[in-house]
Amino acid sequence: MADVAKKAKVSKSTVSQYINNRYEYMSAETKTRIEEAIEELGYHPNVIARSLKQKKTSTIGVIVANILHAFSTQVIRAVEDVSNDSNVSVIICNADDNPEKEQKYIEMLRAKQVDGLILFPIGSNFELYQQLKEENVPLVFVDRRVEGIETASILLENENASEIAVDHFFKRGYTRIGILTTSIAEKITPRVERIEGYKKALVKRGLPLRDDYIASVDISDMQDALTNMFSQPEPPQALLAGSDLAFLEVLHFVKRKGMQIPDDLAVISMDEVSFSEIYQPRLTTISQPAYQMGKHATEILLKQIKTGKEVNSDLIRYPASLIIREST
Amino acid sequence: MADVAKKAKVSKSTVSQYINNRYEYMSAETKTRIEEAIEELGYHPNVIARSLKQKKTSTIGVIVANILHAFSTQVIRAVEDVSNDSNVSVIICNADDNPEKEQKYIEMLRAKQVDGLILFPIGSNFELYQQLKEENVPLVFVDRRVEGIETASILLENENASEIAVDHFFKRGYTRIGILTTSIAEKITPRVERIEGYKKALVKRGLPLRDDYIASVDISDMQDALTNMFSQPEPPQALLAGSDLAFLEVLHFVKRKGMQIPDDLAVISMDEVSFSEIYQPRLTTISQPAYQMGKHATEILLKQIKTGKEVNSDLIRYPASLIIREST
DNA sequence: CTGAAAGCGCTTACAG
DNA sequence: CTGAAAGCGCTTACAG
Repeated sequence: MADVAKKAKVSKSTVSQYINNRYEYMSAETKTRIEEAIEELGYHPNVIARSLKQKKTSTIGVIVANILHAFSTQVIRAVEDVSNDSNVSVIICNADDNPEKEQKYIEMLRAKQVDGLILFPIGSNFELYQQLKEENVPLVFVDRRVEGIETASILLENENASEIAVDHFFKRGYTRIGILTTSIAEKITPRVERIEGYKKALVKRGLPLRDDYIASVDISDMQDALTNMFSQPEPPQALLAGSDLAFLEVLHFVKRKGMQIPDDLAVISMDEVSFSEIYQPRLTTISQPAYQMGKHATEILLKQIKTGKEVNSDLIRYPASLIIREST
Repeated sequence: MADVAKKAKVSKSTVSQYINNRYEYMSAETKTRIEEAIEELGYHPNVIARSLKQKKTSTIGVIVANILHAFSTQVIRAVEDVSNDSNVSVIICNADDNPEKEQKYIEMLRAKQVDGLILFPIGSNFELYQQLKEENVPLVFVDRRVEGIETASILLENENASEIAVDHFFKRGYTRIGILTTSIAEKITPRVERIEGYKKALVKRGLPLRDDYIASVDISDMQDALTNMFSQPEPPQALLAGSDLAFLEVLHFVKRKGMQIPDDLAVISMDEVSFSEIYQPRLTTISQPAYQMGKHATEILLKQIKTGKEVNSDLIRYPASLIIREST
């Protein structure tokens, strides 16, 4: 910058004005001189230096709980799209369902002075989340919320999503309905709520609640859990998979056992999957507006950053929608 | 930092030494005093300021051509994993197959002073790539290479991958073999090479080369292209899909037409897909060591950054492997 | 073993 | 309309 200033025979201040498009008080002549100097020198401003002075980096961080879920990927795409429209860049981190990783990333991102954070909270770093709020770090939660942390949170209408699925099964005449989710040991919001919604829907329909129709285990234990569930005298006739990953396990199981969908077992996937239209039979799914949710989260965050104050600490829920195909 | 120094009754220099774990010349007492001061003040170092001084950011950028490909996602995961092990963070950008976006991202990343770049080059920004090399920006290409730019490039053995597929089809008795890829108008390396390999393999096997068995079009035109290809009197008996996205289109087409795999059409996907084991029939695929490739790319880049010199400007090729299932 | 001082590359009142 | 100066929060020789 000093070189440009010298070459254009102006001060650094003036070059700075030029860089930042504040031409109001600049003669046309100096403007072109600076322009030329920049061109000749191949000068590119150093935004790091600017960040230091301005105390903002035009960068936000997003930490997803587990990038293997299609939901995460779609949210990430939305975050990137709307961020780029505002010329802010995004650093993406994958906490891998690991609280220590989450903590490390939060600290790293803060050290990098990101302007704000989008988090799929693992849930175990309560003090850390609290500290973030205390220090007024712009923050929005996605997919999960944390009891006791008041911050904008964007979630699916999980209970209703399960209810839609159960209702659909019920309408088709299935009464023995099961559900499979990943482990709820950590009280991960969507899993807990989806099971809750499933239970409520059964009760509402006057169907019995059977513990042996509910499995919440790690992916690696799902084949065993399904084997157990289906070796009962009266196994489920219909099964709701709580996520795309769980659904893949269900399809694996069905394949292994040579079961026919929907005759031997009707299935619904919570989360759209790439192959829902090409599978035989075509797969009924509960679709989440993941892109929308990511977009909304980013808009809230950016507004929060801009205005410097909490925009909305409410819980925002997005509705799920049933896409009826042939697996039910 | 100044506050910490004051509180601990030392100078900023000493605090800085402490932060950077240079305890050699530090009395145990000052050390604990600083420790306490940091604790009480809740101090976190500002890495932006450090970056400015040190002229390195411990951040690398990766720009994928199109994040929708499973290959991109896997490479990204690898880049993140090995970067994190070295405490460098990564900024991910999706060029969306758009040269202007690619250019914008390259400039943004450079303005942010990233220490190095991993690129899936779109190919149209030749001068920009050249400039990167001239200015000694650590750079590695993945998936694609650019004629005339000498930089470490990690690619699949694309020609061989096609040959493996064609050979497998041939061994199974198919002689009318087609290939479907996304558009090669831009001379994207893997697509061009995969078609090239396909052609060579046919010739090697003494099979005729038929233009009407080759389609390279945008995803949105694939259904039409397939309709054309299969409305010939002698349509292909076997089809190689050049990517996961193209493969999904093939399966859609097959489904629409009520064709049976492999009886009406044998298929192989270049790229593993999540549903290859659960589809009926199970799907034969050509698997790419995407994670390995991403890992290797990152290792080269980090070494280049560390040593400050080109580690290896060779073209590195990774072998593909055929996973035989039931679709052929 | 520790501190004073310069400097990284910018921006921003302020003076003129 | 433009420039001199201070300062953002660090690191790094260097002196003592």
